Amino acid sequence: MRNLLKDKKLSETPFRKEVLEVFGNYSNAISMSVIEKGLKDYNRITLYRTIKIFLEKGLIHEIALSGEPSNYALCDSTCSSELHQHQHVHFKCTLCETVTCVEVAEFPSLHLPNYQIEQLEIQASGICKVCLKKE
Amino acid sequence: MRNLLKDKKLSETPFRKEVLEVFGNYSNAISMSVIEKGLKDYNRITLYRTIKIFLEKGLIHEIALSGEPSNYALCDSTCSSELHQHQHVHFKCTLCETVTCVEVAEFPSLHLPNYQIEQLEIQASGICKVCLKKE
DNA sequence: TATTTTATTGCAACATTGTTGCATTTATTG
DNA sequence: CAATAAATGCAACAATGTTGCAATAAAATA
Ligand SMILES: [Mn+2]
Ligand SMILES: [Mn+2]
Ligand SMILES: [Zn+2]
Ligand SMILES: [Zn+2]
Repeated sequence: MRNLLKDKKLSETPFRKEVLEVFGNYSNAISMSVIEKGLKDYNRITLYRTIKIFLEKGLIHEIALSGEPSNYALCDSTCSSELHQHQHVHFKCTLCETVTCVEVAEFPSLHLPNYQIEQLEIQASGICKVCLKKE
Repeated sequence: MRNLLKDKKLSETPFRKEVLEVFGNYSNAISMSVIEKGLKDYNRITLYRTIKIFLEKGLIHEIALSGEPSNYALCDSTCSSELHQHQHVHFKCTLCETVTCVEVAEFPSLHLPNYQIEQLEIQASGICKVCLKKE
């Protein structure tokens, strides 16, 4: 297993490791409140600063949602301070409410006349594979 | 010109009209702070409630952005309390920072194995047509 | 149009979320 | 292990969002 903190040149502190563990406990993206519940004990300010620096250094990425708090998920190794490059779709299930990063065979492309597109972000919603099976 | 308030069965108040006027003054999506600057005088709480009910009734839609406040834009007439249905792309310019709703000839489609997609939301970023011309 | 009914507004008070300066503690470097 | 650099926790604050309730304004009714 990769050492995310060392890779991104961040000091290894017990708290940062614990936050990363929380992310590791989920296969989906998680909100701030889920992170908080997953921590034994925490200082609110330190947590904010931790999330902020994880975002900046490309350890995690933010998934902004309309009408509700953002979710966060681990990036893959290609992300850095310079560029978050994701070729995956963010899927929000309308039943179980989970947000998942879904890898996709061929990422859609788009051409807009008169616009120069540098990045595409796709958010899909509907029913996730877990909920589909339950039906 | 359509009467948005009556159409969506909302009381016509001077304040709501003024907020709609602010939206009308822009061809792009705007943030809460831009709305506030566009109003002569306003009560913070009333403004929140106004935005909230405009969202609920489908007069406006929210564009959630990572790391910065949401933007809002007028919906087209097809939107209602039940369903916001947009076949457009949200474009954020990395130069002028504006967020625009861009109509697109053919909206991309996506298939995810094991997922049932009900809605797609696409956010593109890059250089907008205004900034491209200036270069 | 006058009256009744219903909805909106503004105030006060509060809750949540996010930020900053600074001293203390901890991790990293050599 | 000592020196240095970085992270943490506290206090204080700022910004954002919410709720109950009385006053006011809009809509519906007669
Ligand atoms: Mn993702
Ligand atoms: Mn739009
Ligand atoms: Zn689900
Ligand atoms: Zn631009």
